[in-house]
Amino acid sequence: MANMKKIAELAGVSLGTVSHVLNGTARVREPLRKRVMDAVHATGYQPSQLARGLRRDKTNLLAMIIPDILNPFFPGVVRGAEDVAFSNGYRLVLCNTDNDHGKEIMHLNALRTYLPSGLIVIPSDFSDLTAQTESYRRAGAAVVCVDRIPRHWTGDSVTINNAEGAHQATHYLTGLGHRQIACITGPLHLTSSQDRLKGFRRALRTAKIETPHGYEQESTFDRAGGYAKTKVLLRMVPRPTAILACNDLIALGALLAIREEKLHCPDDISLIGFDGLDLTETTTPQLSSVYQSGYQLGAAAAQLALDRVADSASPVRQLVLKTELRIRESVAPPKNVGSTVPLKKSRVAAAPVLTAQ
Amino acid sequence: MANMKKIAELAGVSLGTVSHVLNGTARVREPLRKRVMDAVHATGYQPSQLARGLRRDKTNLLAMIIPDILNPFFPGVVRGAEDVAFSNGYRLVLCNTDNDHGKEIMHLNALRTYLPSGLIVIPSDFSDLTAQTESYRRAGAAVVCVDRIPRHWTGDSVTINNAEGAHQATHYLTGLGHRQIACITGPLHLTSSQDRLKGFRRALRTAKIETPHGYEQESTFDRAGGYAKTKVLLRMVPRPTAILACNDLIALGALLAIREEKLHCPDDISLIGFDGLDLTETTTPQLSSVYQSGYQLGAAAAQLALDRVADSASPVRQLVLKTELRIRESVAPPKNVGSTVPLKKSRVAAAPVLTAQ
DNA sequence: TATGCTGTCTGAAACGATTTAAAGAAGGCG
DNA sequence: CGCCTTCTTTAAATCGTTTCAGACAGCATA
Repeated sequence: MANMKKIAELAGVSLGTVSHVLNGTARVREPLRKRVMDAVHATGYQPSQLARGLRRDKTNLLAMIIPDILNPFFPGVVRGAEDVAFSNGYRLVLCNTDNDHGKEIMHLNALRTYLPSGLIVIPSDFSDLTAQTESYRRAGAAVVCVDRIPRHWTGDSVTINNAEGAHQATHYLTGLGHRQIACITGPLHLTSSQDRLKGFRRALRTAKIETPHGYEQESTFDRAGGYAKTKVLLRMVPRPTAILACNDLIALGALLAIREEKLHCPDDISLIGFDGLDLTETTTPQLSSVYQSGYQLGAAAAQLALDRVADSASPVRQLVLKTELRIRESVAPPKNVGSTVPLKKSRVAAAPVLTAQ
Repeated sequence: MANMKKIAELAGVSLGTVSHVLNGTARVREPLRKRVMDAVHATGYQPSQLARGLRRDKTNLLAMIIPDILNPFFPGVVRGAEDVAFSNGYRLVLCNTDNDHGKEIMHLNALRTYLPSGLIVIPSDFSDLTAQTESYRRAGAAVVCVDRIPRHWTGDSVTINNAEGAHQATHYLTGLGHRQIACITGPLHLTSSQDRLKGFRRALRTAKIETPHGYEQESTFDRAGGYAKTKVLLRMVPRPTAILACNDLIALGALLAIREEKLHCPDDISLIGFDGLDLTETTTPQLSSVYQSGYQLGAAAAQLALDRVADSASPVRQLVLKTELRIRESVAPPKNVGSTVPLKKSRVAAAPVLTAQ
């Protein structure tokens, strides 16, 4: 490949001048500038990002660390980040941790040696991100935490309003007349899971509902967990008339379990998921869900990172995105309830998509 | 961060010696070696990948270019590639093209300046990969083409046996007694689409079935396309009793259209998709599909790339992975057919998962 | 005691850019 | 015309590695 030296020769100028033309770091008179640009175009020259990065102490790479791209929630996040990165001339180095803290550390260590401008992380379980990314901040790289916030994190972050989302969904269920509402949470060491649970509880408190012991089940964020915990719930007395599943995969597992127990959703039991993945539209019945935009999450994170690169002194930003309750076929008023139950009709009236304020 | 110079000072040796210890490029006597390693451990030193890459003319990065990570088939491919890359000390730079040839070229140009060791590409529509990646090969980077092969591609590649997969599925349908079988193909400028169509036709020829004009519909690889083309098919006379959808998203759209027309799958019409995505398990009815492992595709591609890095002279390898017909609820024998129809029983006997030979 | 041979280790030159200090040119003014 | 100022341009240092030619030590051989 052509290098700067060749461009300099071709244009009959010094290396420095070529650099100045390319980066606009100094005034260069038009005739010279043109000669340089001509040489650049003639050769198709592109500066080595490695050499540039080495000299500048930072590259146009953004490192992105996520749990697992196979989890259908994350592709959106990645795509959002990639789009923002790309349109600013950055590229994304993608790493999966499988929620394994050790793997996360390996990635963190290795990636730093590529001198990325920024680091976008969805922390793994038990991640001490503050300590682990210390060296990044020392090296002047922007670090943005996404989706889940580890304890004591004080840097830039983007999350969604988990508590509000869960509250909305639960409130909707109580509004339909449900009094026996169970919740299958994600792993409770994650802030996102905790917050969803908090929102759930708050909505029940408001509706003056006492939750039977065992109506809150902690699960992993996958179908298998949702399936297993739903089996448990369905055996309880009294059986819940509605379940809030803290993500869509859990809801999917719940649907399976419900079907397997020869129960019917939503007639016997209502179900609301969380995330609003595409798959919620193709199940039978279609799953209601608290929608959040993974794409927005990723895009905002990348933007925060780039902003921080541009101005390392600006105040910390902790973005909280809105959720949106999307009611589809998987919810209905409970059967066999007193006169306080909203009629089918009133439910439909109340059903339009709601947005967190 | 600590650099090699500091390590050299700490260990009381020259820069060269440190490098030799780290890379095993020359014999170093034990006491010196130990002093170097001690210094490395004491400081937590890690070599700069940028400096190393600049000097070696190649980094431990693999560039990966795919159409769109939001398409549920691709996360598997990416994850497969990342796993193989990671376990060999490489990282993945991920780029989405949206099947836009211009975007593909931009990525190709930009990525080269990071001197990746390899390039894994799922070519965009109308990609002239051979020409576009010429500079990579000149720079000694391995280029592996995945999933779709552009015309005239002669380098390493990994694909699946598309024709065989489509043939299996179609053959299965004819075996059930279907004579009116339609096919919704992907965009026919893609080799993968063409091959699937070929497999479909071959199976019909074998069964001596004449396809009515219009039974082959070209679509985009998404739900909307599948929906629209199915609407067209369902209005045809005679109406097909089975549809082979050339990917699962198309099949999903088909399912929607079938339901909307108040028809029932599989009683009125059988449906087989292609890819075997997770979502085929959660539809109602569960979708039958020609399964292919995206993960294997990606993993094999990364392995091919790394092998090629290790030995640039070895013969070209064009891997073709097997598909596997996974019959679920969306297929049944046609109604109202003569005595040649296999009984329900015999279908079950024929139903176990088949593997392409 | 030279000489040659191994086997280790070192020093310096790359790699391809950016950046800074200083040189050089151009123009203004007395 | 000479001096000063303001713009342009250049040369050289630098980033952190790898690598290659050569230095050096130790030992065996003649």
